[in-house]
Amino acid sequence: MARGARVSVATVSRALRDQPQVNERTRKRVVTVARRLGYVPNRAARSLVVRATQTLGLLIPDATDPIHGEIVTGFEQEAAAHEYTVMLADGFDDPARERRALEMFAMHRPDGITLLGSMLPQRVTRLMARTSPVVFVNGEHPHLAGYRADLTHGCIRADDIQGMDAVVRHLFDGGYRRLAYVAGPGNASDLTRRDAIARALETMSPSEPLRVYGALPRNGDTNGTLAAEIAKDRPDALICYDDKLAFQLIDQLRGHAVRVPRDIAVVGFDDIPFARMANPRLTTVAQPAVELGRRAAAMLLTAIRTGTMPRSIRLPVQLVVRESTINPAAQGGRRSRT
Amino acid sequence: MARGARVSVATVSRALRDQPQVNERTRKRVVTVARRLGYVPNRAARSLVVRATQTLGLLIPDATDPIHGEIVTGFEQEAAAHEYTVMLADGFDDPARERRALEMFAMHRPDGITLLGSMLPQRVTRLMARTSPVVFVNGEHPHLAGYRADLTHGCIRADDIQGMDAVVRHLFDGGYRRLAYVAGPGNASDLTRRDAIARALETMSPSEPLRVYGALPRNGDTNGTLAAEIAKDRPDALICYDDKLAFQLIDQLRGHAVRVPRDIAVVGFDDIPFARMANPRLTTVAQPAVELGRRAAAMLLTAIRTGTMPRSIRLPVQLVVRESTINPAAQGGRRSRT
DNA sequence: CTGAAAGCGCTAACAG
DNA sequence: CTGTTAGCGCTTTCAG
Repeated sequence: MARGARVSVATVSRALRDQPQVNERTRKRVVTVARRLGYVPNRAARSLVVRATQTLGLLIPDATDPIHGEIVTGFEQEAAAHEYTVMLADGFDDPARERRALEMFAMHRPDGITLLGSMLPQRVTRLMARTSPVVFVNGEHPHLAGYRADLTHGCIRADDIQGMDAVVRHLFDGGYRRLAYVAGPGNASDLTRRDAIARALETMSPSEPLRVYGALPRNGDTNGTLAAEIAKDRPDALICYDDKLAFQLIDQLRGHAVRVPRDIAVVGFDDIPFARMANPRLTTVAQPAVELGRRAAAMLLTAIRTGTMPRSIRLPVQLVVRESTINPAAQGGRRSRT
Repeated sequence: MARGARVSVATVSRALRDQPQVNERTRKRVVTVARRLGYVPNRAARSLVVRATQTLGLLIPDATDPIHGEIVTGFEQEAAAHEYTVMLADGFDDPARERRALEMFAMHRPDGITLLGSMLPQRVTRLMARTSPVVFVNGEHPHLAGYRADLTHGCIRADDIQGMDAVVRHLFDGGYRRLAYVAGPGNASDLTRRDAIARALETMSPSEPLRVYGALPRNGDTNGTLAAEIAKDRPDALICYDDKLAFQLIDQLRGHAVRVPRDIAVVGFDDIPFARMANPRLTTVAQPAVELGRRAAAMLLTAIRTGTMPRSIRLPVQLVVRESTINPAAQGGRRSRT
């Protein structure tokens, strides 16, 4: 009880947490002394008795991706606003590492966990988390393609299908007919996007079947052969799994003297910050990334508070039209060169 | 002692930590039972007695910046490799929020803290961290410009000066003479880079004084007037505070019909992933970002292990020459059009 | 309104 | 090799 102000530890504890039942004068004194001594309460000790750590775990697949950075930002912001600290782990797109990270989390007993773009099956994850509520953001286990297997509670995702509908419509309006999809890593988003495009295409007419290029080696760069193939085939428009892939391709196509958008239109996904400064500026589907993160934390917080996990939600995305799908040589449509 | 294998808690504790002094058979039994029961030790309880949380705090200025993402990656990787969990906080480039984040950290008693690009004065920070060792990565308090005030221990930074020397030399070799610097947010890196360029320029001849444009509104985007000014002045080459700024400028200069590199050369700083896929691909100074993060964690870890903080270090950077400083119209130099 | 005491889950010291 | 005991720093009854 070196906590010096000639009062008991109990009183100190109460005073520092502004409990009403403590005399204003003693409270003042306690606070003063605490500050003078530089006293900082120990959360670990507290957590032991209140059975809550004021901590949220966040598992991300790759800190390097700017879109993940935005999600982290939103998550951290919401957590911090409610006095929660976030524990971060990087799974490096590797299920084994994700598992290990969850195990480390488990020892620290976070009050909630969110998995971003995880490849792990959701039910397994929930079991591993034992007691902590879990929220999944853009779950990427392949079985989740088409959203069909997303749990009814505790899942948040951007509406890929809606996004792709908008993309296909936009391209059709621009006169593009022979569309191609450049596949990503074969995860849920990738499959969902591909299928959404194909389906949207079927509803349009005249329609040509979707050509699919891919698949991207896991987290690796495309090798040049893909660009070469595309340069030869010359579809009208390329819809890429994400912005990063789109930029890689545009860059490589430059090497084949294929110009965007003059020779071929390109669409990305995510709307990373560079999309609007690139040359050409990239048409893409904007995910509400920060919001995704914020909502994840918020969902966890209400699960903690109320004891029940809120229902899953799907956040709308937005098509952002920029230069990469607007052929300057053709007013109102690619084919209208007459 | 519901920890069920008819042994005492002490034995369980020892068995689970592979202490030698425990019988192999009982250890096996304990492990089996533990797994069957899904028992996971509580780190908070442990930390209370061993006075160590197995946790490292990381404060970053902005999770959105890809370069910070890489540093986070390195840091997390090194920490995880040593069974440490990282607590992440985002300061949003705001000293007040950084302070609050440090206070939150303090309650969780991380075994070490690193501050990335923080604007806080180092000594103040060390005081706030009380007991935890602190490592600064690329400290950005303006007084740190020119590295002069970096503490002798516990600081890591990329060698901005060396980088700018290389940039100036490269530009001179390419025939560029009228150089300009586009300033950043007025932090230590910004001032250091600006001064390094000016100084390097003085050693070259024939030299013209460095023109400085700026200053970037804190964390905001450049407004168009800057690009207009540059378009009018037409320096030979633009050295930008960082890649992001460089891309913004290139984009805006496009609006003024100023082409890079034909009309003006542009250099960035950081070598974000996008730099090598942009059009034009950007000449820039590559920071060893992942390594910076790894070293920060490593430094913390040895400080924890040995009880003394290692000496400060400066990591070399590397000039990466790409299209944005190579004028295709002029072999070997901008002015050699004869 | 305040203090004394018990106990959160674990480890360390000390016996056996 | 294993059990008993005390105690890490806090919160929470329960008495005063």
